[in-house]
Amino acid sequence: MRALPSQIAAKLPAAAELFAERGLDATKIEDFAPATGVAKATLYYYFTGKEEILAFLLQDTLAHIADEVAIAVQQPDTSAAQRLTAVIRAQLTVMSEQPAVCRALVGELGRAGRIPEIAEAIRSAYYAPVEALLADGARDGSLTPTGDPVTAAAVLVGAVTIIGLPRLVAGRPLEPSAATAAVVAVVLDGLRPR
Amino acid sequence: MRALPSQIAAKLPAAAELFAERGLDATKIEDFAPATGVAKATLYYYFTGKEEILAFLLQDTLAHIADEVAIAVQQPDTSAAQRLTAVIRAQLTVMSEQPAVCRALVGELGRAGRIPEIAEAIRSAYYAPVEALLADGARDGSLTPTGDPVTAAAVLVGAVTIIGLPRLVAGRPLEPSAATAAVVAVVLDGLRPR
Amino acid sequence: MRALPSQIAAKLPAAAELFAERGLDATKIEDFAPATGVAKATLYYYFTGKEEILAFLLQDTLAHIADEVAIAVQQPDTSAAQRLTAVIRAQLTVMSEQPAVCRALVGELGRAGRIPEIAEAIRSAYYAPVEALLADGARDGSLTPTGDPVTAAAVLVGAVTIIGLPRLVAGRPLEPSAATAAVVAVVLDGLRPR
Amino acid sequence: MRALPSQIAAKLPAAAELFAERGLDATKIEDFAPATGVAKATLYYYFTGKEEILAFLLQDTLAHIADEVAIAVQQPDTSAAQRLTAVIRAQLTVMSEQPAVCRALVGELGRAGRIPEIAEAIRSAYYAPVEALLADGARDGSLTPTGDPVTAAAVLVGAVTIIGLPRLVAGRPLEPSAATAAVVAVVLDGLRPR
DNA sequence: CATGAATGAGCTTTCATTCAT
DNA sequence: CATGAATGAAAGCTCATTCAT
Repeated sequence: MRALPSQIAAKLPAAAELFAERGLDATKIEDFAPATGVAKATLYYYFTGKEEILAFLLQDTLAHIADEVAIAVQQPDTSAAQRLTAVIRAQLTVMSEQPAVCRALVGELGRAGRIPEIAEAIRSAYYAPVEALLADGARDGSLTPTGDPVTAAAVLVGAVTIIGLPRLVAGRPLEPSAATAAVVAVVLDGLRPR
Repeated sequence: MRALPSQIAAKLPAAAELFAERGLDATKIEDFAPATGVAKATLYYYFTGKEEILAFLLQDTLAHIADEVAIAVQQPDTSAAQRLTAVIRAQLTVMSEQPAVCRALVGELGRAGRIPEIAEAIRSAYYAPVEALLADGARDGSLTPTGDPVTAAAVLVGAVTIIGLPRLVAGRPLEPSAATAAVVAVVLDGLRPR
Repeated sequence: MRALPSQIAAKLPAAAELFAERGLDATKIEDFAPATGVAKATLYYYFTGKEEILAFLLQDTLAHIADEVAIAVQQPDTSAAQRLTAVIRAQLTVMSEQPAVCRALVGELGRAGRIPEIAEAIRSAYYAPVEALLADGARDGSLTPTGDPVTAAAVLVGAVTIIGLPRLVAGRPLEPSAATAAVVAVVLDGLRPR
Repeated sequence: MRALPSQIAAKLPAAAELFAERGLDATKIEDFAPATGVAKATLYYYFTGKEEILAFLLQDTLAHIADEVAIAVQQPDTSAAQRLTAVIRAQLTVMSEQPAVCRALVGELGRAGRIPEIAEAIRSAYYAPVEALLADGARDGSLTPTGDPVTAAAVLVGAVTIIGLPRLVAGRPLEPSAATAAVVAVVLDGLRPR
């Protein structure tokens, strides 16, 4: 993949809608030209193929999520529980800003998992920070120690990603604050009355 | 779709592995013949195309999950919280029994959502029973009332489905009891210490 | 081709409509079952394939035309010119009775010409009797001798067959008497005023 | 259909021979590549499918006929009868120059009639000018008025087209002057002695 | 650097055809 | 004799990809 001029990079997110709507394989590169205003052969000049374009879009958004999450994690003088809430909010906020890319991500989870770079980016944006916070929380007492932190992290990631999906699919805008509250209500406080 | 003779239906799950491994589009119908022992043209005699085969497999397993979940929901003399645990266990148990189909399901979530029958089957197997139980729990006091039961249900569904994924992908057998315990620990008790 | 039971033979003309409408190649043998009430495999029991069914239908109608034409030719004590008129009437009469088969015939002229039996039947029903009458007419003085009777016969055949076509296609019933009059007016009397 | 580069258009008539010999359906697009020197996929780049290629060839030749016919019709200071002869000669002349296309046209009359553009082109090249001349002739007295000019025109068209066929099929070159004389002898002077 | 034109490679799909019952 | 079920074989068509300009 060649260095991508910013004016082309800026046009690509328009293609995310196509991926999200039809899936990668049902989207012909030929459809990109009209959708993005970049000629088919030009895309081939910069990318190896369709999958690399999807990877670029996903990686872009996943990196963005990872960045926001990193900021949330670094809040000083806060409990792990508070930072976990901030992390979830950060994830849901970026997802609400990039609905098409996120629908594409969830819709192509299988393929995404088969692309090492994307799999790694998913870890960095979702699994790793949560796992780290669960450990922190156990240490500072703000979170219950879990026997299996990997699984617990997966529970949270699943909650966050799937939450995004139906709303995004429905076309209803994902409202980050409300969604964060709903997720936190379940995973932090639990459904069993205290 | 013609009525499917059982001896052919019985051979199809062998194809689930292909779907799970490579994704639907990367799986050539031509690969089905060797994998299932059913001639390519015979598959076309019974199905409209690849996607209908995937749909058949998913629907089969989703119906199975829905059945087991229905049984779990009907346990008499139990609190909604207990039944919710039973539902999660039922879901994870069937998923552990049909790993390939479930990987295919999650890997092709986008496409699955675009097939109305499958979308409906997902609702029946996952969303609907959980939503009903959340309402029951609010009534019998065994579960905290949530402002947004739809979202809360999505959190649980996400937790359950994503939990299944990495383990299944990893090839490590999903152990239903342990997984159920891990999910329940988070969603019922919450991560915040009581 | 096996001896064809009459109750099956009677059902076949229903297929002529299909051939006429779509052409032979665009007509799937599978479409015959619903259209004729004869099962696909049963057709294969009696015929070698699609083309043989078309050939059977064409030959049936062409033989019928040839028969009627033979009767017209044999009228005693009439001039060749009169018999020529009778021949044209006979051809157009049968064509008006079997519109679908005739549309199929004209529509598949290319293929029909490539099937020796049909090519021969076309000669017997159309070319041969006209050529013979032209010779007779030159002899009895009722028709102008032509330098090239083969071509003259072709002119007549073309006139008769193409006349049938647009009317049949149009769905308007071909009225044999009027059509005969129109053809005769041209080919016997000529368009140049006498 | 994309604008067709002339160097490709020039190669297509080579395919007419295939159509004429075997018929459209029996001609595999795969056979075009060797026959025309244009790659299969390139044909699909410019055409929707086989039928559109046939349509292009037919339309090309039909337009040519229509042009020549238009010239024949415009001869000043001539009777309608003379111009009718010129029209017939023009039609037969072009047919003799494009034998393969014409055999394909007659062989695929059914299909041609089902393609609106071709049906219209046939009208322009054959029916319309003849109908107009018949009316002119009735006016200037050079042709007998006919009760049904549409049918009379069909008689002429049938005569001209079918005349071309057996000779072209036979491979014997169609000699336009002789053929014109034969047709004119019948349709203008009539077979009945004057 | 950008792209319209051209094409190789291959998959889906279709159907004619067979055969066990 | 009649036929529903099953399939081999083939071809249309698509699309990702390349390259000359």
